[in-house]
Amino acid sequence: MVGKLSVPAPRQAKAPAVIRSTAEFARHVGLARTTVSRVLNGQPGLKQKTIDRVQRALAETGFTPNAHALHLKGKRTSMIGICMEDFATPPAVRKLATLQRVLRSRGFSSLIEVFAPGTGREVVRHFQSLRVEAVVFIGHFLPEEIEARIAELAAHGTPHVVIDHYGLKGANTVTLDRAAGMEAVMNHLLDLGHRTFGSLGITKGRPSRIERMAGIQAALRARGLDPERCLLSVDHLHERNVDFDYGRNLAAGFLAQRELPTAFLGHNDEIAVGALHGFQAAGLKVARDVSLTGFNHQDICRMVSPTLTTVDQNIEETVAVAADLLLAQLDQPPRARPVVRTIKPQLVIGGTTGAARPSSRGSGF
Amino acid sequence: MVGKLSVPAPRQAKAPAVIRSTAEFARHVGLARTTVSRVLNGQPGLKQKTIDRVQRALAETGFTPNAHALHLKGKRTSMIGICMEDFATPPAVRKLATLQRVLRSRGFSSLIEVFAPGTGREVVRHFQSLRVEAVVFIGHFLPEEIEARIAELAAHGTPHVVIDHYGLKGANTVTLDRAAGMEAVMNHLLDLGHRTFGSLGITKGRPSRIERMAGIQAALRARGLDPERCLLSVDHLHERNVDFDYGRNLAAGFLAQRELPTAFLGHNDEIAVGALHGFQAAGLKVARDVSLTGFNHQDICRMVSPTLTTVDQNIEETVAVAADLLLAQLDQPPRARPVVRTIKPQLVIGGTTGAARPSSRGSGF
DNA sequence: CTGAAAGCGCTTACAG
DNA sequence: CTGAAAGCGCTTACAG
Repeated sequence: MVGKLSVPAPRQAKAPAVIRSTAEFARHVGLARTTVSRVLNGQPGLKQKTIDRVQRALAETGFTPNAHALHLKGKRTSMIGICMEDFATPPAVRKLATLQRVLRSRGFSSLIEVFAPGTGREVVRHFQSLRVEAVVFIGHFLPEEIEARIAELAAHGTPHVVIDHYGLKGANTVTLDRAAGMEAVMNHLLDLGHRTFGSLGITKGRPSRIERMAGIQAALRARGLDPERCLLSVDHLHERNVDFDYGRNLAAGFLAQRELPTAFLGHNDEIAVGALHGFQAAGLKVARDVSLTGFNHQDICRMVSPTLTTVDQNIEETVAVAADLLLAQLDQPPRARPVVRTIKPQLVIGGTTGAARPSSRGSGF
Repeated sequence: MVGKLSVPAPRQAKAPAVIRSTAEFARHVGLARTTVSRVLNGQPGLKQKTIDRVQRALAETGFTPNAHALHLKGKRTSMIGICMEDFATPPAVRKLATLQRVLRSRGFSSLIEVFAPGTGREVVRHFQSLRVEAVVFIGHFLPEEIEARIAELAAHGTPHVVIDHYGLKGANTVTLDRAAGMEAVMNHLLDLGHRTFGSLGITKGRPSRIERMAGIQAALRARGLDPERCLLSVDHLHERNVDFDYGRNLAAGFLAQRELPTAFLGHNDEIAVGALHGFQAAGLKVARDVSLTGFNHQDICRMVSPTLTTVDQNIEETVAVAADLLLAQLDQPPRARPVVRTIKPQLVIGGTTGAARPSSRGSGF
């Protein structure tokens, strides 16, 4: 599968010996190490001519002072460790991208590792050995494992913030108010006349299930409806493999039931899109026959037809708040108790939600 | 948009003073710095009892030797700098994820920066100051800028590899053979009887346009067909904003023309999916009325219906080859001329390609 | 096993 | 402006 091509060689501009230390560099410019150091650090009391001479040599040689030596001398490392649950979840990647950009703009560089079950200890120790200034966790993790790591970080005075995973003991957290998100979805559907709802994967083992259910139930109860009767699920009947396939299977599972809800709540956009295909393949027209919602507002939402009604995470704000929370800790004494901030999501109405009409199969409600 | 919640405080296990150096740690264990160092580095000639004592204290205190001091003493940094074109392109993110995993498995950590136009110099100098062992570039860049950076890296003896961007002077490159990819697409369509093709965004300013066109033309010529007559384009008529919208606009643009090709070649999956919607919105049935192909084999390809015929990048192999190429340079003298390796893509046939039938609008060919 | 010493690359007083 | 020195945290001979 691998071939070789030939490409013109680079111009070999008789490279001078590589300069690796201020000592060598000072010798190269013909100045004292001390003088060079003063120029490098912008200290006063130097002749402009000397400064220019050093700057020119700096540009010519491309010499960069060894950051590790600088850190040993007490300069901050300006490195932030970032622990990702994975790179496969588009919203997580968007958070990473945004965070990296924000950190860079404030002069920090990003060390990125995947915090997989069982590897957490190693990852965090590695960050500690590099004396990162803080650690960010993005995603959902094994609670015991991440809590242990956060305790270790705290013991060393290393600030942290967790993005997404809500409810961790001792963790500074920035999290989306998913209950509010589901409540907004439910109110939208209830306003459209829907009274029976199908869960698409909002089930045990899924992250943030509890918050989501709380939002769903709150919306129902506010209208005097009984969650037990209004919310149906066939989640247990299907294998939870690839989200898209899972969603399609869930749709098929509901269609095989006696009673079909008029609205369906996807745990995320992929599952909802899978269900959309499942319903459409069975000849149903969304939103005429059934309504359907996703969660996360990913790009795919507008790439399907009709476009998917979903919930936007406000990622920019989430990351901005997380970065502020993190950087505020840097020069502060450690806080007594963790800070938890919640971000309000935003309902994005697409074409998959419409007025409820009595199910053709007779929902019985 | 931001609220505060209260969360139980962490157990404050009367933390001992944080240990930050082997000196402090040695004092804490009651051994000599030298002895501790020997245990840390697994040197022989120590009593098991002493080793155990140190290990236990290590676990208890969570002390990690300062990596920067180790590097100063000559230990390799085991850091690799990764320059991303962006985080918005799913295939690029998959490459990053795969690369990070491969590097980690070989003991390297990943420093990630976005290599945006104008910032390249700063990014690479930052990597140099951290004495990264190598630099990887993922994506397409301004040729002059990246070539200048690669020259700087070479001058310092820092290995590099570029993933994707083909044709850079002096660059070690791993690139997908996009010509072969387009040739495979074309042969598939030609076998189905198609003779007129519409370009969906394979146009000036798009990366790898030349390679793609070479593959398209080679396939046509091999069948005695004239690329000038067979390949149509309305790319210039539409604004190239969001790929999905661009694709939909291109479809509309073709539908407004007198002659409609029977097959359409998307520059990437997003554009193809946009065109799919454009055609479907106009009442055409894909692949009965027109055939359509994408490029990259992203997740969306199976989330549309019919599923999209596309080209898989073989990302696992791409990254494996790139990592091998990179790490092979680490302990070697610098190569005289750059290495270029090409990866063969793979056609993935979906439901958007089918037998050609004479266009209902009369293609005239 | 201990202790004193040198040195990695840097900065920062300090005395010339 | 120069030069010698101390010290950041570590490892590695070297002599006890």
